[in-house]
Amino acid sequence: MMISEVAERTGLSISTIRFYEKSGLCPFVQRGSDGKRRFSKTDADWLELLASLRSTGMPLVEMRAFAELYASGDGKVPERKAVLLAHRRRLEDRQAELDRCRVILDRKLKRYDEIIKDQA
Amino acid sequence: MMISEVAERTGLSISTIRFYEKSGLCPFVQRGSDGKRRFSKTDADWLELLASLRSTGMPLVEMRAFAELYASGDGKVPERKAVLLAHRRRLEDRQAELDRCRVILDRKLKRYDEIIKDQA
DNA sequence: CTACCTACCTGAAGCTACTTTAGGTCAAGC
DNA sequence: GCTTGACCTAAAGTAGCTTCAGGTAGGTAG
Repeated sequence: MMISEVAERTGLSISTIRFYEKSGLCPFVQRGSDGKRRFSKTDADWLELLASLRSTGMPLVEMRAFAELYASGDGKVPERKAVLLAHRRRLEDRQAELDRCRVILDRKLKRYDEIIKDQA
Repeated sequence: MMISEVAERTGLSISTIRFYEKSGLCPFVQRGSDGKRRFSKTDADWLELLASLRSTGMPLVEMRAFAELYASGDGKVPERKAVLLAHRRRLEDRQAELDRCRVILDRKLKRYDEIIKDQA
């Protein structure tokens, strides 16, 4: 699979994928004899997982630690589990923030509507 | 109100509040004769709203546009409403992303548990 | 009275996570 | 053979902060 296809499937930009490779988040991607990256299905799935973690707030440094655990195989599965559990707690926090913001927005919007009505 | 109190109430850091002022997100904050910032209740509320918008993904450039509308008074309430409505749509997107990630995490975690069980 | 502590101030440099730009390779199509 | 398009690299630029270095003003302990 070429880089543009992976970009499409993961939602990451091509530059971001290259940047991730350089940052050690997917150092295992092979190259063809033409020097271009060839992504396996597994590579693409891994990047899809990274994209999901990233877009919900995992910092790169944590993703890199996770990538290193991933690279050292199934022996590190308990550690990998811990990373994902920690991230799930982060999801809860983000969820709460979204909810709080929604309440604030709805209150504000209601007040705006009253002002608009009064102006009319 | 001094800056540290506003920081505590909004969850923004002191540096971020200063940075926001410099960026034109709250250019109306008064100074005492000692040169220090004095925040009114209104200022603090405004910053709390900004904090909420920011933490849920509104970019600074959009917040600045919103601040300018805010500064020009109730005439701009319809435009302000539009900004908040657009942001509420963004909340939906973020929500969906969180949900998607949660599904992926739970699936992964289940698989990890199986691997751990098999290893034991 | 002076020495120190704390809370504020500024401007500038540093950091994270990308994005954009400039310049280059190579195969395919006209 | 010349252009177009997809890839490549290294380097510079950007967003949104944070940290640092250096400075002022008030309060208090010796």
